[in-house]
Amino acid sequence: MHDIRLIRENPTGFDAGLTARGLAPLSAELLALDDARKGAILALQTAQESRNALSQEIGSAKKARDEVRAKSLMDEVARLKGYVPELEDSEREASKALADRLAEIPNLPGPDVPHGPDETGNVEYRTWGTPRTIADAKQHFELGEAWKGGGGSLMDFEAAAKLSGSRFVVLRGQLARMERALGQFMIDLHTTEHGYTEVSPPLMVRDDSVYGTGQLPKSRDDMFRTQDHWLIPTAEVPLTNLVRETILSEDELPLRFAALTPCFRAEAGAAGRDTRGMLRQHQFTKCELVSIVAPERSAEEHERMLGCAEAVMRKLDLPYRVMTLCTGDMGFAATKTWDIEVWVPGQGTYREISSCSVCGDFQARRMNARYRPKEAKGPRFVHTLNGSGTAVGRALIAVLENYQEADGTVTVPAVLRPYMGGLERIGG
RNA sequence: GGAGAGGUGGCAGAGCGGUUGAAUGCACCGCACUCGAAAUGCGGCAUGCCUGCAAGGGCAUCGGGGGUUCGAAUCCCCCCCUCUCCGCCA
Repeated sequence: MHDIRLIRENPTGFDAGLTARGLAPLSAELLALDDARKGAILALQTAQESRNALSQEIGSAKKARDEVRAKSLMDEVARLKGYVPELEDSEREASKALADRLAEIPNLPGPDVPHGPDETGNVEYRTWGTPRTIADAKQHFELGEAWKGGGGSLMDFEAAAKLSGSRFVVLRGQLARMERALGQFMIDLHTTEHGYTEVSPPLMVRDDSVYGTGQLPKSRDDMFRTQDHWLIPTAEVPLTNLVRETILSEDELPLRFAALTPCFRAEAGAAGRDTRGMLRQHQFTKCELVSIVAPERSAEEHERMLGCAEAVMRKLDLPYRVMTLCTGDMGFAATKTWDIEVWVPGQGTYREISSCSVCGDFQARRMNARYRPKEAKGPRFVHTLNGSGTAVGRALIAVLENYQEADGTVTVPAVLRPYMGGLERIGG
């Protein structure tokens, strides 16, 4: 959510930010809405002021037993009140019009974000590791579907389709275990070595929460809905909303939360994309990181968070590159985003496995999440950051494809073996 | 799901429908006393918005939303949440 006062102070800067995102300038429209709102407020408050004053006089008149005067005052107020409801309505409408419009405008890109129309404009930030040369590299589903056990393939899309339709998968046996091992490994790493507090949050949340992080109102169609809850599209939602409507003290910051949860996405706009395999699913597991920090610390926290996510890749010894997302490819709430893309030999390309974003005070405004600075007059908005550390389903893909052997088996990465009872190889 | 109790400022906790944005206590911040501290005394201390160059003025907010009334923290309705008991149940 943007601060209309900042837009008023610097409308051209605001419009420039929107343009960078590929959007039309909006400051003129927003300021007009704000003017209308202010006018409505002024009219309403003026009427309320006289109403209140008269009402008070009625009180003293009654106290003085001056019924005649009280009666005449009451008549006067009655006349005045005739048009107060209209003024209330127009104030409400004017305020809502502005708020609704603001609610669907994305965050502005930070100053150091490269400009570009879409993912082709992303800029490599750094790379790590060297992609292995694997002759006739297979894709993860070719490997997984070939392995049998427990009444079907260890990676079974047919069974999943029977149960739930497309974009679901059933994992069996060693693959199910490896998925669990990956998740355990990640959450343990972040909580024991990176200072994150493990959180087990609700997976179903209310409108307010999903509005707070910015999925509502624009991305309704990307989420699944139960009777009166949303299934979380990412644990960013519950973790970040933990501080909604709160005023933290400065020495509570930074707050760092990590959660290993399923995520649910409708993938409404992705029909036909990545339909093969388990790259893009309606349900997947992800280890999410969220930081709540003081504004002046958010840039360094962003670097730190990226490093925490990278540590997962390094310990798994998976080659990756970090991309700085350009203005046209960033998510709604982000002011700057780094994606980690892992090398996927079966496809011979890099695929996103993590996304680390700073949101500035954009989400904090929506959530009304503040802190009280030590040397301060009033509370200020916190800054929020979120990052995947990392997507477990995609990590499984990466492990399978990077660790595949010529005989169709897969070596278990050393860091996962303790989580898999010492198992060194699967699929054999 | 059923019955009951309740949601007031950072916390605790008052509040006959009339000048209550809200007593009181604690916490916090100034000042005084003190060599210093404690104790004590005095003063200050909610948020958002509108308006104004400013000083200031105004509006709203006592879980949220409606309503009654000239006037609502106080009365009525709906919703949310918490607690207790019952039922059901991992």
